[in-house]
Parts: sequence; C-alpha cells; structure tokens
Amino acid sequence: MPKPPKMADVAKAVGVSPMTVSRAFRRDTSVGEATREKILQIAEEMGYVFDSTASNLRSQRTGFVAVTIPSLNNSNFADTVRGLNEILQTAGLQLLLGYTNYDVNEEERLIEQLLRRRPEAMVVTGGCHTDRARRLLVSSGIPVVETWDIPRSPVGYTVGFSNADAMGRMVEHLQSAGARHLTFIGGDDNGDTRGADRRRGFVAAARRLRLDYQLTPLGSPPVSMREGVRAMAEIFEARQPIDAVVCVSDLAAFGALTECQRRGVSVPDEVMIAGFGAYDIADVALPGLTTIDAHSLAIGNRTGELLVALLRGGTDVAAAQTVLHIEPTLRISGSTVSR
Amino acid sequence: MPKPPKMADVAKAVGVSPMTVSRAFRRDTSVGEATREKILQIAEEMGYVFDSTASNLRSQRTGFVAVTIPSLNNSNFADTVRGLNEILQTAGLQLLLGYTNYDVNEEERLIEQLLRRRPEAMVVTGGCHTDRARRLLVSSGIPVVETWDIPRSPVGYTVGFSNADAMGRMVEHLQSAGARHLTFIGGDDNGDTRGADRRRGFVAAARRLRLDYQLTPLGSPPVSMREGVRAMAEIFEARQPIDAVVCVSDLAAFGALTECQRRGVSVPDEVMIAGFGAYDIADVALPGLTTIDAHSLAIGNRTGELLVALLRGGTDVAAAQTVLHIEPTLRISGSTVSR
DNA sequence: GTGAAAGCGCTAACAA
DNA sequence: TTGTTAGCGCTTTCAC
Repeated sequence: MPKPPKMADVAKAVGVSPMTVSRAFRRDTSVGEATREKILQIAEEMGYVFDSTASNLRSQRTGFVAVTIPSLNNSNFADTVRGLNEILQTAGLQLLLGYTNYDVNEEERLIEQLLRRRPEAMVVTGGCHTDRARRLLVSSGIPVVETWDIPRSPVGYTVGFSNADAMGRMVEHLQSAGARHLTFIGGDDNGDTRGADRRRGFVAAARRLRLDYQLTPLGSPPVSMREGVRAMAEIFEARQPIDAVVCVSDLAAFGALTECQRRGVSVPDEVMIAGFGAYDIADVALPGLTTIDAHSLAIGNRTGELLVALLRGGTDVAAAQTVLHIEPTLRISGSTVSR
Repeated sequence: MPKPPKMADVAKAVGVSPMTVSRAFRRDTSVGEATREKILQIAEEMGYVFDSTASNLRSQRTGFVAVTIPSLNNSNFADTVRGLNEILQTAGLQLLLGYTNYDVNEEERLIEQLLRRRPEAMVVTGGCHTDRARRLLVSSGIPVVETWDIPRSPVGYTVGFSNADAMGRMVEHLQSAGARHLTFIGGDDNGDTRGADRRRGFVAAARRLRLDYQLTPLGSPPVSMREGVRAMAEIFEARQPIDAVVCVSDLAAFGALTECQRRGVSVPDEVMIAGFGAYDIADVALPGLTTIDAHSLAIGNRTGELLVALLRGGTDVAAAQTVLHIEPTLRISGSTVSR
C-alpha cells in the first residue's frame, strides 16, 4: 500500500502551491474558479482525502461539538440528539457523543475525555455534575449548554424546562379528572436527576392539592416497559386504594397499562395512567396515554441553533439568551379521561 | 481569559522535559512512579487538559472509529451502537457517528466527511453503497465492517445476517401455524435495503410454500407504529382474505395489532401478526408479538471486539474471520399462536 | 488571486 | 528512566 497523497502532492501535480490547494478546499476563500475546479478534480483522481487532524491543529478549530447523554435507548434523548445533529450537520459541525449511563462520575470522566478532543462547544444533559466536571466545563472556555433541565446555578447556557413543574401540572390534571389516590412509578434516586425531579414535582403537587399519594420505586434507570409491568403488579398486590398512577416515562406507563389489561382492570375507569415524554406509543396504545410532550426534538434544534449562532455568527454573541425555556405540553388522552 | 497551559508549561512547572510529561499521560510508557504522580497532580492544579488534536497529528492515530447508521430513532440500530460503544469505550476508542437517513448518497457524503477525521476503522450499516463510497472505503486503508447484512461482495469485514433468510423462516412459521393468505407491511424500496431484503425473503418463501400473498407498501423508512396502524386499516378496507400480516418491524406490527383491537378483530385467531427486531414492545404487548431477534446488541459487541483485535491486537490480525454470521432467533408469541 | 515562511502542540526516533 | 531533535500536514500571516 503506497502512502496516501497529501496536500503538497496535489499541489505538485496541479502545479500550484500547497496554499492554493488549501484554499480550493474551502468554500469562502479566494481562488480562481478554473484553478479550484482543476485542483478538486486532480485531487479526486489521486485519491486525496483532506486531513482534518492537521487542519484542526493548525487552525485551532475542530468543528466538534461534544454531547453527553444518559443513553440512546430512550427515544427522548435520541430525538434531542437528532434535532441537534440536524442543525449542526448543516453548519459543518460534527457530533462527538458520549454516554454517561445516568452516572455523574462517568459523566465527569467523559467530559474530560471529550475536552481533550478540543470541541468548540459542549452540550450536557441535565444540570447536575460533579464539582470537577463543573470546573472542567467552566475553564474549558467554550460555550456549554445544559439541556432537559433548568439548573439553579447553570454552568453556561440552558435549553430546557422544569421537570418538576411539568409533573405538577400532570397531577393537577389527574385531580381534576377525579383522582384522589395517586402513586408514582419511577426509578430510584441514583443517577437519573430528571426522574428525581419529576418525582419531586409529583410529591409537591400531591401535597399541595391534599391528595393521598405513595411512591413505587423501580431499579436503576433507564426505566423500561417491563419495569412498568412489574411496578403495576406490585401495586395490585399491595391492595391499597389507587385510582391513578403517574409514570416517569411513557414506556413504564405502557407496561402499567398492559398489566391492568392483563388483570381485567379498566383504564381509565378504575385506574388512570399517566406517562411522560410523548413517545409514539402514547399515541398508538389503546387507550392512548395521557402524557407530557417535552418537545425533545425542539430542544435539540434550539440547542443547535444557539450553538451555530455562537460559533459561526460573529457579532451579537452576547445577545444570545442564556436560558431558553421550552414549555412542555400536557397531552390528555384516553388513559386518564373516558371517551 | 489567559491562554490554556500546554504540555511545555507543565514540564517547566514540574522541572522535567515535555517528553516526560507526554509519557506520564500514557499508561504504558516508562516513567518513574513518583515523577508521574507529581506531573499529573501539577497538571491538574494548572488546569492542563491534554490536547488530542496535536497528539493525533503527530502519532497518526486518532482513536476514532467512524460509524454510519440510518437513524438512531429505531432502537435496533441504537442497540448496535450501544453494544459497539461498550467495547470501544473500554479500549479508549471514540465513536464518530453519522446518520445517513436511509440514503446512500447521504452515506457517501458522510463517509467522505468522516474519513477526513482519520478514523482508525469504519463501521457501516448494510452492504449497499455508491461506487464512490466503496472506492473511498477501500482506498482508505483502514478496516471496514459492514453490519446488519451479508453483502454479496463485501468491502471488508462483515458482522450480520441475511434479512431475507430470517423473513423466510418467519413465513414458514406462519404457514405451519395455519396461515394461507399473507400480506407484507413495509416501507418502499428506496433507501432501506434491510427492509427490501426482508420483503424479498417474504416473497420468495411465500412462493416456495405456494401461499397466497400481497404487499402493502408504506412511505419512506423508518416505519413507525402509526404507519402500521394505517397499513392495517388499508388492509381491512380492501376486504381481501387475509389471515396473517408480516411487518418489517415490531413497531409497525404493534400499530397493526392495535388497529385490529380497535376493530374488534381477534389476534391471532382471525389475523396473525408477525414483527421483526425483538423490540421491548414485542414482549410487553398483549398478546406478545411473534418476532425475530436479530441480536442487535450482539452485532455491536462482536463488531467492537473485532475492531479492538484488529487495531490494538498486534499479531494474528490475519486470523480474524472475515464474515461473522450472527444467527437471528425466531421468537414465537401470542400474536401468531393461541395460548 | 497566489506564494513563502513559520509553526499549531504534541510524540517518533534516537541517544544517554 | 529521561532528554533532544525533528516533524506530523495543514493554515496563519504577510508579501506581492
């Protein structure tokens, strides 16, 4: 295998300086149109592939945007990543993805690893990080966006919503639909701060509205359909009076729904079921699941637009909003209201 | 904002040469234990962050593994990516992800972009690429793995299975369960070659077994739950004799199932429903969906192990199998067999 | 519109 | 175990 050609080889073959080849490979710079075409054509014939690693070092710009998310096997975050990538790809930016697996220590490790790659911006999920992770983010000097949360003390920019408030609105809906004895199905405290926030919001609202409530903890996140089945089964075994279950996600809610159907318990007449996330299943299940649409895709889109403005836009960077609130939408369906 | 420290700054502060600092930041090389600790500690205090971009250029190793997948909003590919990342992360390799959106031209564009980043290996989904994409892959000189398929003329390594054969086995099962009039629900030809392969397998098996069959095309992939609903509704409107529907994925199958339930059609007694992919929903739905488990996670794991062996393992690289067949498993459940 | 010189921050290769 | 020298392949900067 012969060594792959470099820019200098192309330059020699065309009969120009390497600098002209370099310019030809970028849209904006000034090269004669005929020269550019000739260069690109000969480069293609030679099998030349532009080397970003050298470009990155010299120009001190990598075109990377690093993102840490808990997991991709949860379509909510996957939607956000998709929405983010839609915008970034157009701007020629490349995602650098890391999975924290709902663990802040893993997140810290990942943030350090990712910063070594010299991303031009960093997007993290949630507003809860280790002290060292915060320090790394702040001293990196690049724009940082926290998503899916409204942290009390943000590191940089924020694109998200209050998980607690959203769940509060769900509890209000259930009360007005007639529920008096509620239970919350969600993962344990460890790791999933979004889930914990939703539980806090549930508890706060239940207290405020003087509703009877309890909590049905599951294992570690991500909470799956099967765990919704298991939790609902436990609830039935406990034989407490229950007329509404609030689930940390639509997946658990669907599991709970099928367990009700398996036992011949009518939803919503005997038990109401509420989810979170506006997954496809919420629409397609029978009955449909009442849920909260957090606008996952829009969170990604807005984050992407913010970053492109920050990185590529020159002037009014300071004018960018620091906190971008994406208001979730309550979507009422057959799992809480008879049709 | 002062300029961030570089390796030379750390070296000066510690009183050693930059080379020693460089060595201290890698596990394998020889540095005095005391020296290493002192270097790492002072580096941390100074807020030094290792610069991979420089390292990559000089060492000609990036630690990147590039991956192109059609979409992440399909848990099958997401599982494969997760399985791949599990292995790569352990080996210190970083995923570089690109979304083709089921479009070979987009794939070509993406492959070119990704190769510029000088990945050490490339993983692509499927065995169908543009000529130029193939050329780029071959002449890149790095290991290439095609997954989720068994291409007739592979570019490099293969980790996958025959989508057509798997669907054939499903049709055999339906026949033995008593089905005589089958229809296939799947996306159109464009883009999703896995889906097209499954349809081919369906048609071939139906012919071989002399079953009556038809095709119910949907729009572009990815095929969602809602499209399964729509397709099933169309099938009922057409009033053809049908006793089994075979869906390109479990998501469409679940949509079809709910449409049957909406119309009071008994599954499996009046209509059998089969899916593909062993999504969570196949287990949790009522009745459970008969499906094919393609072992998405294992495809990712095996691919990761192959690459780690190829990249980090020194000796018996040539000994690696070129084609790794991951045999799919037929999982029979209540949607095709009465309980 | 094009070219020459210098150097981005690390590490390969060799020496001690 | 540690240090020295040179250079990875581009692009910045300045000159014309």
